[in-house]
Amino acid sequence: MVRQVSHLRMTRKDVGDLSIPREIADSLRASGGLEGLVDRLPPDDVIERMQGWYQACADPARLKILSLLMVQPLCVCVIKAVVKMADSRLSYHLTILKRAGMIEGEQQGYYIVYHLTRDARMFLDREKKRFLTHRMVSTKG
Amino acid sequence: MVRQVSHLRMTRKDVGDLSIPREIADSLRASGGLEGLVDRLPPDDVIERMQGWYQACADPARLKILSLLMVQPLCVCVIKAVVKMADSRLSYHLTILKRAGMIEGEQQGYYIVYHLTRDARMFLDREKKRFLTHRMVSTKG
DNA sequence: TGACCATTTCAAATAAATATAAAATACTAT
DNA sequence: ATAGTATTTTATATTTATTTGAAATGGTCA
Repeated sequence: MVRQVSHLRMTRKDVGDLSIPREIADSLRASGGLEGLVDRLPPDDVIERMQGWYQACADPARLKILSLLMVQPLCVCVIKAVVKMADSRLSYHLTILKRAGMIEGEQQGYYIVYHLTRDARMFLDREKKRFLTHRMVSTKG
Repeated sequence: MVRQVSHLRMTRKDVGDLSIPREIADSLRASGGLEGLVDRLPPDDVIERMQGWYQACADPARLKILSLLMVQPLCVCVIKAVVKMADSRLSYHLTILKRAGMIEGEQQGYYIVYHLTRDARMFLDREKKRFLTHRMVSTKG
């Protein structure tokens, strides 16, 4: 007989020096306890790589640049004509995308022509679907 | 470093008031010209949504929290025990993930138990594969 | 009720990212 | 060489994100 209606009494359990809700303690045991959790954390270098990638994507100007390069490789001047920002600002964002391994540029005469890397293209293809088809929750407090 | 494309004459073409490399001008025509590019830019609200999502992922502490919640729902105190940070700092990061729509929390007695949203789980499942199997380029200047 | 526990909120300090303008570099054409 | 165009670099100002510690909130239990 389960008392679920009124005061669903919270039982607790000790895990190491920590007292946590019983439900969680139980399922945690199946995951190898606290140590199990610690072990499953991605190593620092992976975390770092992920962070760098997402950070590169976390700016409206850069997202616009990336979505232009989804269409085709473009020289800086065309990107500039579309996104309408100062040279040095554009260059700053291109540098960040370059460092993150999302774009590469080649000098062609007067111009530098940028294109997406393979990794970035694969990522963006999937993300495009996700954000254009599947309406995600909007941000709220 | 000697550049070898040196005397491959760069021809240019005028597109609107802009002079750009011929190669790009040509393929750009197939994409609808400059206006075509502009039209293909995702609308501002989509860009904003993307930015918010990636920004939420762009922090090592938050990536750790997310990867813990991949294992199972957890109360704040367990997360804290694993990632070892001050209460208020942890709470700050949880709030950001909440606002981004990546996690949700439910009060359970003393505790608040957080779990991933469906969107976050789908995203992270794919991303996990991407970062753990497919060795991506590392960041460099 | 009051003591207690887990978590959040707030305000102030610090750190990091971005914008801006001026100067520098890289390339081409004459 | 010189001049001209495209792009990057640098230094500095500005904005935004993060950390910190103290105080507040929301829940439980005796």
